[in-house]
Amino acid sequence: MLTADIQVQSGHFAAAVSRAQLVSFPGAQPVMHFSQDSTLYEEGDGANCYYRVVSGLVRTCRFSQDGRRHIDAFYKPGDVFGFEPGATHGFTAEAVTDCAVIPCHRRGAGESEAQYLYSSALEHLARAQAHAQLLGRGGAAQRMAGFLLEISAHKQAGVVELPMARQDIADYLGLTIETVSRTLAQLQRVHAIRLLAARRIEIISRAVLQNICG
Amino acid sequence: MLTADIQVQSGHFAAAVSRAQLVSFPGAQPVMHFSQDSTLYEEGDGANCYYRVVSGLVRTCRFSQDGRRHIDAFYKPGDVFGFEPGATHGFTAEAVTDCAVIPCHRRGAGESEAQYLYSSALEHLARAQAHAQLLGRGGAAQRMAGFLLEISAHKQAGVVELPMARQDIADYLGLTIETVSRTLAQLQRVHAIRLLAARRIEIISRAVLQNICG
DNA sequence: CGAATGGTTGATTGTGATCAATTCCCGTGG
DNA sequence: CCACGGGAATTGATCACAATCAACCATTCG
Repeated sequence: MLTADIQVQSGHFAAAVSRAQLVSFPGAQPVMHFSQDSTLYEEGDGANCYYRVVSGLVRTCRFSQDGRRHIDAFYKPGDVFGFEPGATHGFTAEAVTDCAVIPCHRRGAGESEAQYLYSSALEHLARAQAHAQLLGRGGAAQRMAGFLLEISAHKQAGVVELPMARQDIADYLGLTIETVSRTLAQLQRVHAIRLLAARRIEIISRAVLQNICG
Repeated sequence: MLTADIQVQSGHFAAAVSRAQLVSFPGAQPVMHFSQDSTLYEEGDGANCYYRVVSGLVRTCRFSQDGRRHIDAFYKPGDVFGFEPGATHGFTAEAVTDCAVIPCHRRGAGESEAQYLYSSALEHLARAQAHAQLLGRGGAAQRMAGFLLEISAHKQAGVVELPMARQDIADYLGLTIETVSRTLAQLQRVHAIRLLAARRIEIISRAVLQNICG
Protein backbone atom coordinates (compact mmCIF):
# COMPACT_ATOMS: atom_id res chain seq x y z
CA MET A 1 0.00 0.00 0.00
CA LEU A 2 1.03 3.56 -0.58
CA THR A 3 2.17 5.12 2.67
CA ALA A 4 1.74 8.78 1.88
CA ASP A 5 4.30 10.50 4.06
CA ILE A 6 3.80 13.99 2.72
CA GLN A 7 6.95 16.01 2.93
CA VAL A 8 8.66 18.69 0.89
CA GLN A 9 12.21 17.87 -0.02
CA SER A 10 14.92 19.01 -2.42
CA GLY A 11 16.89 15.81 -3.02
CA HIS A 12 20.40 15.15 -4.24
CA PHE A 13 19.61 14.91 -7.90
CA ALA A 14 16.78 17.41 -8.04
CA ALA A 15 18.62 19.68 -10.43
CA ALA A 16 19.24 16.89 -12.94
CA VAL A 17 15.71 16.76 -14.35
CA SER A 18 13.31 19.64 -14.71
CA ARG A 19 9.99 19.36 -12.96
CA ALA A 20 7.98 20.16 -16.08
CA GLN A 21 9.72 17.38 -17.98
CA LEU A 22 8.83 14.91 -15.28
CA VAL A 23 5.22 15.84 -14.69
CA SER A 24 4.05 15.93 -18.28
CA PHE A 25 3.71 12.38 -19.43
CA PRO A 26 0.65 10.23 -20.14
CA GLY A 27 -1.31 8.89 -17.20
CA ALA A 28 0.62 10.98 -14.70
CA GLN A 29 -0.85 11.44 -11.24
CA PRO A 30 -0.05 14.08 -8.64
CA VAL A 31 3.44 13.95 -7.21
CA MET A 32 3.82 11.99 -3.97
CA HIS A 33 6.42 12.62 -1.32
CA PHE A 34 8.06 10.09 0.92
CA SER A 35 10.38 10.59 3.83
CA GLN A 36 13.66 8.78 4.24
CA ASP A 37 13.38 5.03 4.86
CA SER A 38 9.60 5.01 4.39
CA THR A 39 7.99 2.35 2.21
CA LEU A 40 6.47 3.22 -1.16
CA TYR A 41 4.98 -0.23 -1.58
CA GLU A 42 5.71 -3.73 -0.44
CA GLU A 43 6.42 -6.99 -2.15
CA GLY A 44 3.07 -8.59 -2.89
CA ASP A 45 1.12 -5.35 -3.12
CA GLY A 46 -1.03 -4.93 -6.22
CA ALA A 47 0.87 -3.38 -9.08
CA ASN A 48 -1.64 -0.82 -10.32
CA CYS A 49 0.99 1.78 -11.02
CA TYR A 50 4.51 2.24 -12.05
CA TYR A 51 6.47 5.26 -10.84
CA ARG A 52 8.83 7.91 -12.02
CA VAL A 53 11.32 9.48 -9.65
CA VAL A 54 11.24 13.28 -9.45
CA SER A 55 13.79 13.80 -6.69
CA GLY A 56 15.70 11.75 -4.17
CA LEU A 57 16.64 8.10 -4.44
CA VAL A 58 14.53 4.95 -4.31
CA ARG A 59 15.65 1.38 -3.75
CA THR A 60 13.83 -1.84 -4.59
CA CYS A 61 14.61 -4.83 -2.42
CA ARG A 62 13.62 -8.28 -1.32
CA PHE A 63 14.26 -10.31 1.79
CA SER A 64 15.42 -13.91 1.89
CA GLN A 65 14.09 -16.43 4.32
CA ASP A 66 17.04 -15.95 6.65
CA GLY A 67 16.30 -12.24 6.87
CA ARG A 68 19.07 -11.03 4.60
CA ARG A 69 18.16 -8.09 2.43
CA HIS A 70 18.95 -8.02 -1.26
CA ILE A 71 18.80 -4.67 -3.03
CA ASP A 72 17.81 -5.08 -6.64
CA ALA A 73 18.33 -1.56 -7.91
CA PHE A 74 18.56 2.13 -7.13
CA TYR A 75 16.41 4.65 -8.98
CA LYS A 76 17.37 8.27 -9.42
CA PRO A 77 15.40 11.19 -10.82
CA GLY A 78 14.15 10.46 -14.31
CA ASP A 79 14.14 6.68 -13.76
CA VAL A 80 10.94 4.70 -13.83
CA PHE A 81 10.35 1.62 -11.75
CA GLY A 82 7.65 -0.71 -10.51
CA PHE A 83 6.32 -2.38 -13.63
CA GLU A 84 5.92 -6.09 -13.19
CA PRO A 85 5.21 -9.19 -15.25
CA GLY A 86 2.40 -10.15 -12.88
CA ALA A 87 -0.38 -8.39 -11.04
CA THR A 88 1.68 -7.74 -7.91
CA HIS A 89 4.99 -6.11 -7.13
CA GLY A 90 7.89 -8.51 -6.84
CA PHE A 91 9.95 -6.13 -4.74
CA THR A 92 9.51 -3.70 -1.91
CA ALA A 93 10.26 -0.08 -2.82
CA GLU A 94 11.72 2.22 -0.18
CA ALA A 95 12.93 5.80 -0.01
CA VAL A 96 16.71 5.89 0.43
CA THR A 97 16.49 9.63 0.93
CA ASP A 98 13.46 11.86 1.20
CA CYS A 99 12.03 11.70 -2.27
CA ALA A 100 9.23 12.57 -4.66
CA VAL A 101 7.70 10.23 -7.24
CA ILE A 102 4.90 10.34 -9.78
CA PRO A 103 2.64 7.28 -9.80
CA CYS A 104 1.24 6.40 -13.21
CA HIS A 105 -1.57 4.02 -14.05
CA ARG A 106 -0.73 1.29 -16.48
CA ARG A 107 -4.16 1.09 -18.10
CA GLY A 108 -5.07 3.55 -20.78
CA ALA A 109 -1.59 3.41 -22.23
CA GLY A 110 -1.34 4.76 -25.74
CA GLU A 111 0.83 3.46 -28.52
CA SER A 112 3.73 5.75 -27.71
CA GLU A 113 3.61 4.98 -24.01
CA ALA A 114 3.60 1.26 -24.74
CA GLN A 115 6.70 1.80 -26.84
CA TYR A 116 8.27 3.75 -24.01
CA LEU A 117 7.49 1.09 -21.45
CA TYR A 118 8.95 -1.58 -23.68
CA SER A 119 12.24 0.22 -24.08
CA SER A 120 12.31 0.93 -20.35
CA ALA A 121 11.79 -2.74 -19.65
CA LEU A 122 14.68 -3.64 -21.95
CA GLU A 123 16.90 -1.12 -20.22
CA HIS A 124 16.01 -2.55 -16.84
CA LEU A 125 16.73 -5.98 -18.23
CA ALA A 126 20.18 -4.94 -19.38
CA ARG A 127 20.86 -3.40 -15.98
CA ALA A 128 19.71 -6.51 -14.12
CA GLN A 129 21.88 -8.66 -16.38
CA ALA A 130 24.89 -6.45 -15.73
CA HIS A 131 24.15 -6.67 -12.02
CA ALA A 132 23.99 -10.45 -12.17
CA GLN A 133 27.28 -10.57 -14.01
CA LEU A 134 28.87 -8.32 -11.41
CA LEU A 135 27.66 -10.53 -8.58
CA GLY A 136 28.59 -13.73 -10.38
CA ARG A 137 32.23 -12.89 -10.91
CA GLY A 138 33.56 -13.10 -7.38
CA GLY A 139 35.85 -10.31 -6.19
CA ALA A 140 34.82 -7.67 -3.71
CA ALA A 141 37.07 -5.19 -5.51
CA GLN A 142 35.45 -6.00 -8.84
CA ARG A 143 31.99 -5.47 -7.42
CA MET A 144 32.92 -2.25 -5.69
CA ALA A 145 34.63 -0.90 -8.79
CA GLY A 146 31.61 -1.81 -10.88
CA PHE A 147 29.33 -0.06 -8.46
CA LEU A 148 31.43 3.10 -8.44
CA LEU A 149 31.50 3.16 -12.23
CA GLU A 150 27.75 2.71 -12.29
CA ILE A 151 26.88 5.53 -9.95
CA SER A 152 29.42 7.89 -11.47
CA ALA A 153 28.44 6.97 -15.03
CA HIS A 154 26.76 10.24 -15.92
CA LYS A 155 28.89 12.48 -13.77
CA GLN A 156 31.31 14.91 -15.27
CA ALA A 157 32.97 15.94 -12.02
CA GLY A 158 35.28 13.50 -10.31
CA VAL A 159 33.54 13.86 -6.96
CA VAL A 160 30.55 11.66 -6.24
CA GLU A 161 28.11 12.04 -3.38
CA LEU A 162 26.76 8.71 -2.17
CA PRO A 163 23.11 9.11 -1.16
CA MET A 164 22.95 5.65 0.38
CA ALA A 165 24.43 4.08 3.50
CA ARG A 166 27.13 1.42 3.54
CA GLN A 167 24.53 -1.19 4.37
CA ASP A 168 22.68 -0.34 1.16
CA ILE A 169 25.83 -0.74 -0.88
CA ALA A 170 26.59 -4.00 0.88
CA ASP A 171 23.12 -5.40 0.20
CA TYR A 172 23.34 -4.31 -3.41
CA LEU A 173 26.71 -5.97 -3.95
CA GLY A 174 26.15 -9.07 -1.82
CA LEU A 175 28.88 -8.09 0.63
CA THR A 176 29.04 -6.94 4.26
CA ILE A 177 29.51 -3.34 5.35
CA GLU A 178 32.94 -4.24 6.72
CA THR A 179 34.06 -5.57 3.36
CA VAL A 180 32.63 -2.52 1.60
CA SER A 181 34.63 -0.32 3.92
CA ARG A 182 37.83 -2.29 3.53
CA THR A 183 37.46 -2.48 -0.23
CA LEU A 184 37.00 1.27 -0.51
CA ALA A 185 40.16 1.74 1.56
CA GLN A 186 41.93 -0.68 -0.75
CA LEU A 187 40.77 1.18 -3.85
CA GLN A 188 42.10 4.34 -2.29
CA ARG A 189 45.45 2.66 -1.68
CA VAL A 190 45.82 1.88 -5.39
CA HIS A 191 44.86 5.48 -6.23
CA ALA A 192 41.65 4.63 -8.02
CA ILE A 193 39.60 6.82 -5.69
CA ARG A 194 39.97 9.16 -2.76
CA LEU A 195 37.72 9.08 0.30
CA LEU A 196 36.91 12.69 1.09
CA ALA A 197 34.23 11.83 3.63
CA ALA A 198 32.16 8.76 4.41
CA ARG A 199 29.72 9.59 1.62
CA ARG A 200 31.96 11.66 -0.58
CA ILE A 201 34.26 9.95 -3.01
CA GLU A 202 36.54 11.39 -5.63
CA ILE A 203 36.97 9.19 -8.66
CA ILE A 204 40.62 9.62 -9.55
CA SER A 205 40.84 7.17 -12.42
CA ARG A 206 37.93 5.55 -14.20
CA ALA A 207 40.45 3.60 -16.26
CA VAL A 208 41.83 1.93 -13.15
CA LEU A 209 38.33 1.10 -11.97
CA GLN A 210 37.45 -0.35 -15.38
CA ASN A 211 40.55 -2.46 -15.17
CA ILE A 212 39.69 -3.77 -11.72
CA CYS A 213 36.09 -4.37 -12.71
CA GLY A 214 37.03 -6.37 -15.81
CA MET B 1 26.75 -13.47 -37.64
CA LEU B 2 24.63 -16.53 -38.04
CA THR B 3 26.75 -19.62 -38.43
CA ALA B 4 24.36 -21.92 -40.21
CA ASP B 5 25.46 -25.38 -39.17
CA ILE B 6 22.71 -27.31 -40.84
CA GLN B 7 21.92 -30.42 -38.90
CA VAL B 8 18.91 -32.50 -38.05
CA GLN B 9 18.48 -33.11 -34.36
CA SER B 10 15.89 -34.33 -31.92
CA GLY B 11 16.83 -32.48 -28.73
CA HIS B 12 16.09 -33.09 -25.08
CA PHE B 13 12.98 -30.98 -24.92
CA ALA B 14 11.73 -31.54 -28.45
CA ALA B 15 8.57 -33.25 -27.31
CA ALA B 16 7.58 -30.40 -25.02
CA VAL B 17 6.40 -28.03 -27.73
CA SER B 18 4.76 -28.98 -30.99
CA ARG B 19 6.45 -27.88 -34.17
CA ALA B 20 3.31 -26.29 -35.60
CA GLN B 21 2.87 -24.17 -32.49
CA LEU B 22 6.40 -22.88 -32.79
CA VAL B 23 6.55 -22.11 -36.49
CA SER B 24 3.30 -20.18 -36.79
CA PHE B 25 3.93 -16.78 -35.30
CA PRO B 26 4.28 -13.35 -36.91
CA GLY B 27 7.50 -12.56 -38.75
CA ALA B 28 8.74 -16.12 -38.44
CA GLN B 29 11.59 -17.20 -40.68
CA PRO B 30 12.64 -20.72 -41.64
CA VAL B 31 13.96 -22.86 -38.79
CA MET B 32 17.72 -22.86 -38.36
CA HIS B 33 19.77 -25.69 -36.91
CA PHE B 34 22.93 -25.40 -34.88
CA SER B 35 25.25 -28.12 -33.69
CA GLN B 36 26.44 -28.43 -30.12
CA ASP B 37 28.76 -25.64 -28.94
CA SER B 38 28.37 -23.65 -32.14
CA THR B 39 27.72 -19.94 -31.98
CA LEU B 40 24.35 -18.48 -32.95
CA TYR B 41 25.60 -14.92 -32.72
CA GLU B 42 28.25 -13.02 -30.87
CA GLU B 43 28.25 -10.11 -28.51
CA GLY B 44 28.37 -6.97 -30.63
CA ASP B 45 26.65 -8.47 -33.65
CA GLY B 46 23.75 -6.50 -35.05
CA ALA B 47 20.46 -7.40 -33.40
CA ASN B 48 18.18 -7.70 -36.41
CA CYS B 49 16.33 -10.66 -35.02
CA TYR B 50 15.20 -12.25 -31.88
CA TYR B 51 14.83 -16.02 -31.68
CA ARG B 52 12.54 -18.70 -30.45
CA VAL B 53 13.89 -22.08 -29.43
CA VAL B 54 12.28 -25.07 -31.13
CA SER B 55 14.44 -27.83 -29.72
CA GLY B 56 17.63 -28.20 -27.71
CA LEU B 57 19.10 -25.70 -25.30
CA VAL B 58 20.72 -22.31 -25.88
CA ARG B 59 22.89 -20.32 -23.50
CA THR B 60 23.68 -16.61 -23.59
CA CYS B 61 27.00 -15.55 -22.13
CA ARG B 62 29.60 -12.86 -21.81
CA PHE B 63 33.29 -12.89 -21.09
CA SER B 64 35.07 -10.69 -18.58
CA GLN B 65 38.40 -9.11 -19.26
CA ASP B 66 40.21 -11.86 -17.35
CA GLY B 67 38.68 -14.50 -19.59
CA ARG B 68 36.09 -15.78 -17.14
CA ARG B 69 32.79 -16.71 -18.70
CA HIS B 70 29.50 -15.63 -17.22
CA ILE B 71 26.37 -17.41 -18.37
CA ASP B 72 23.38 -15.12 -18.28
CA ALA B 73 20.60 -17.57 -19.02
CA PHE B 74 19.55 -20.86 -20.53
CA TYR B 75 16.73 -21.03 -23.07
CA LYS B 76 14.64 -24.11 -23.63
CA PRO B 77 12.04 -24.86 -26.31
CA GLY B 78 9.31 -22.25 -26.33
CA ASP B 79 11.56 -19.54 -24.87
CA VAL B 80 12.44 -16.46 -26.87
CA PHE B 81 15.74 -14.64 -26.55
CA GLY B 82 17.94 -12.10 -28.24
CA PHE B 83 15.98 -8.87 -28.01
CA GLU B 84 18.11 -5.98 -26.91
CA PRO B 85 17.74 -2.38 -25.79
CA GLY B 86 20.32 -1.29 -28.37
CA ALA B 87 21.12 -2.11 -31.97
CA THR B 88 23.55 -4.89 -31.12
CA HIS B 89 23.47 -8.06 -29.05
CA GLY B 90 24.85 -7.68 -25.55
CA PHE B 91 25.57 -11.38 -25.17
CA THR B 92 26.92 -14.24 -27.21
CA ALA B 93 24.40 -17.02 -27.86
CA GLU B 94 25.65 -20.58 -28.12
CA ALA B 95 24.12 -24.00 -28.58
CA VAL B 96 24.45 -26.04 -25.38
CA THR B 97 23.11 -29.06 -27.25
CA ASP B 98 22.31 -29.45 -30.92
CA CYS B 99 19.34 -27.21 -31.36
CA ALA B 100 16.82 -25.57 -33.68
CA VAL B 101 15.66 -21.97 -33.48
CA ILE B 102 13.39 -19.66 -35.43
CA PRO B 103 14.81 -16.23 -36.15
CA CYS B 104 12.22 -13.46 -36.27
CA HIS B 105 12.59 -9.94 -37.58
CA ARG B 106 11.71 -7.21 -35.15
CA ARG B 107 10.39 -4.76 -37.75
CA GLY B 108 6.86 -5.18 -38.99
CA ALA B 109 5.68 -6.14 -35.54
CA GLY B 110 1.94 -5.87 -35.09
CA GLU B 111 0.09 -4.70 -32.01
CA SER B 112 -0.29 -8.18 -30.58
CA GLU B 113 3.35 -9.05 -31.17
CA ALA B 114 4.46 -5.85 -29.47
CA GLN B 115 2.34 -6.85 -26.51
CA TYR B 116 3.93 -10.28 -26.56
CA LEU B 117 7.43 -8.89 -26.70
CA TYR B 118 6.71 -6.57 -23.81
CA SER B 119 5.50 -9.34 -21.56
CA SER B 120 8.46 -11.49 -22.61
CA ALA B 121 10.82 -8.67 -21.69
CA LEU B 122 9.21 -8.38 -18.26
CA GLU B 123 9.53 -12.11 -17.75
CA HIS B 124 13.19 -11.98 -18.68
CA LEU B 125 13.58 -9.08 -16.32
CA ALA B 126 12.07 -11.03 -13.45
CA ARG B 127 14.35 -13.95 -14.23
CA ALA B 128 17.45 -11.78 -14.36
CA GLN B 129 16.48 -10.20 -11.04
CA ALA B 130 16.00 -13.60 -9.47
CA HIS B 131 19.36 -14.64 -10.85
CA ALA B 132 21.02 -11.55 -9.39
CA GLN B 133 19.45 -12.27 -6.03
CA LEU B 134 20.66 -15.86 -6.14
CA LEU B 135 24.21 -14.74 -6.90
CA GLY B 136 24.13 -11.96 -4.34
CA ARG B 137 23.30 -14.14 -1.38
CA GLY B 138 26.54 -16.03 -0.88
CA GLY B 139 26.26 -19.79 -0.26
CA ALA B 140 27.15 -22.39 -2.85
CA ALA B 141 24.40 -24.64 -1.50
CA GLN B 142 21.85 -21.85 -1.85
CA ARG B 143 22.84 -21.20 -5.43
CA MET B 144 22.84 -24.85 -6.35
CA ALA B 145 19.45 -25.41 -4.71
CA GLY B 146 18.07 -22.39 -6.54
CA PHE B 147 19.38 -23.68 -9.82
CA LEU B 148 17.89 -27.13 -9.30
CA LEU B 149 14.52 -25.63 -8.42
CA GLU B 150 14.70 -23.49 -11.52
CA ILE B 151 15.43 -26.24 -13.99
CA SER B 152 12.96 -28.63 -12.41
CA ALA B 153 10.26 -25.97 -12.08
CA HIS B 154 7.94 -27.32 -14.74
CA LYS B 155 8.75 -30.97 -14.30
CA GLN B 156 6.27 -33.39 -12.91
CA ALA B 157 8.65 -36.32 -12.55
CA GLY B 158 11.31 -36.22 -9.88
CA VAL B 159 14.08 -37.08 -12.29
CA VAL B 160 15.78 -34.25 -14.16
CA GLU B 161 18.13 -34.57 -17.09
CA LEU B 162 20.79 -31.88 -17.15
CA PRO B 163 21.51 -30.91 -20.74
CA MET B 164 24.50 -28.78 -19.78
CA ALA B 165 28.00 -29.56 -18.54
CA ARG B 166 29.29 -28.80 -15.04
CA GLN B 167 31.25 -25.88 -16.42
CA ASP B 168 28.02 -24.33 -17.70
CA ILE B 169 26.39 -24.67 -14.29
CA ALA B 170 29.49 -23.23 -12.64
CA ASP B 171 29.56 -20.22 -14.96
CA TYR B 172 25.85 -19.67 -14.43
CA LEU B 173 26.16 -19.77 -10.64
CA GLY B 174 29.49 -17.99 -10.32
CA LEU B 175 31.17 -21.08 -8.87
CA THR B 176 33.83 -23.54 -9.98
CA ILE B 177 33.13 -27.01 -11.34
CA GLU B 178 34.72 -28.51 -8.24
CA THR B 179 32.37 -26.62 -5.96
CA VAL B 180 29.39 -27.57 -8.12
CA SER B 181 30.39 -31.21 -7.83
CA ARG B 182 30.96 -31.05 -4.08
CA THR B 183 27.74 -29.16 -3.48
CA LEU B 184 25.72 -31.70 -5.42
CA ALA B 185 27.30 -34.43 -3.31
CA GLN B 186 26.42 -32.46 -0.21
CA LEU B 187 22.80 -32.03 -1.32
CA GLN B 188 22.68 -35.76 -1.83
CA ARG B 189 24.00 -36.32 1.71
CA VAL B 190 21.10 -34.33 3.18
CA HIS B 191 18.66 -36.30 1.02
CA ALA B 192 17.49 -33.35 -1.06
CA ILE B 193 18.51 -35.05 -4.29
CA ARG B 194 19.98 -38.25 -5.61
CA LEU B 195 22.71 -38.41 -8.24
CA LEU B 196 21.70 -41.15 -10.63
CA ALA B 197 24.34 -40.28 -13.18
CA ALA B 198 26.51 -37.28 -13.90
CA ARG B 199 23.68 -35.57 -15.76
CA ARG B 200 20.77 -37.32 -14.16
CA ILE B 201 19.41 -36.06 -10.89
CA GLU B 202 16.43 -37.17 -8.91
CA ILE B 203 14.79 -34.39 -6.93
CA ILE B 204 13.80 -36.09 -3.70
CA SER B 205 12.42 -33.09 -1.85
CA ARG B 206 11.63 -29.71 -3.32
CA ALA B 207 10.75 -28.51 0.18
CA VAL B 208 14.27 -29.21 1.41
CA LEU B 209 15.70 -27.39 -1.60
CA GLN B 210 13.41 -24.43 -1.01
CA ASN B 211 14.58 -24.36 2.57
CA ILE B 212 18.22 -24.38 1.61
CA CYS B 213 17.67 -21.79 -1.10
CA GLY B 214 15.86 -19.41 1.21
C1' DC C 1 42.02 -51.86 -25.42
C1' DG C 2 43.71 -47.24 -24.88
C1' DA C 3 43.18 -42.42 -25.30
C1' DA C 4 40.43 -38.48 -24.29
C1' DT C 5 36.98 -35.90 -22.14
C1' DG C 6 34.21 -34.91 -18.26
C1' DG C 7 33.50 -35.50 -13.51
C1' DT C 8 34.74 -36.40 -8.72
C1' DT C 9 37.61 -36.24 -4.68
C1' DG C 10 41.57 -34.57 -1.78
C1' DA C 11 44.91 -30.98 0.38
C1' DT C 12 45.95 -26.36 0.80
C1' DT C 13 45.40 -21.45 0.29
C1' DG C 14 43.11 -17.05 -0.04
C1' DT C 15 39.28 -14.12 0.60
C1' DG C 16 35.34 -12.41 2.72
C1' DA C 17 32.13 -13.19 6.88
C1' DT C 18 31.81 -12.77 11.56
C1' DC C 19 32.64 -11.03 16.13
C1' DA C 20 34.42 -7.19 18.59
C1' DA C 21 36.29 -2.64 19.55
C1' DT C 22 37.21 1.94 18.41
C1' DT C 23 36.83 6.17 15.78
C1' DC C 24 34.43 9.46 13.05
C1' DC C 25 30.82 12.47 12.04
C1' DC C 26 26.96 15.19 12.78
C1' DG C 27 23.16 17.06 15.13
C1' DT C 28 21.63 18.63 19.71
C1' DG C 29 21.63 21.14 23.70
C1' DG C 30 23.96 23.43 27.28
C1' DC D 1 31.22 27.78 20.79
C1' DC D 2 32.09 23.68 22.79
C1' DA D 3 30.71 19.39 25.07
C1' DC D 4 28.09 15.56 24.56
C1' DG D 5 25.53 11.64 22.63
C1' DG D 6 24.32 8.36 19.17
C1' DG D 7 24.38 6.30 14.84
C1' DA D 8 27.47 5.31 11.04
C1' DA D 9 31.81 3.91 9.50
C1' DT D 10 36.31 2.02 10.08
C1' DT D 11 39.69 -1.14 11.80
C1' DG D 12 41.33 -5.48 13.93
C1' DA D 13 41.44 -10.71 14.92
C1' DT D 14 39.67 -14.94 13.84
C1' DC D 15 36.92 -18.31 11.36
C1' DA D 16 34.44 -20.54 7.54
C1' DC D 17 33.94 -21.45 2.91
C1' DA D 18 34.99 -21.65 -1.81
C1' DA D 19 39.07 -21.26 -5.14
C1' DT D 20 42.98 -23.38 -6.52
C1' DC D 21 46.20 -27.00 -7.52
C1' DA D 22 46.54 -31.78 -8.19
C1' DA D 23 45.42 -36.51 -8.51
C1' DC D 24 42.19 -39.89 -9.44
C1' DC D 25 37.79 -42.26 -11.50
C1' DA D 26 34.15 -43.08 -15.21
C1' DT D 27 32.41 -43.07 -19.63
C1' DT D 28 32.64 -42.66 -24.36
C1' DC D 29 34.70 -43.22 -28.73
C1' DG D 30 38.17 -44.53 -31.97
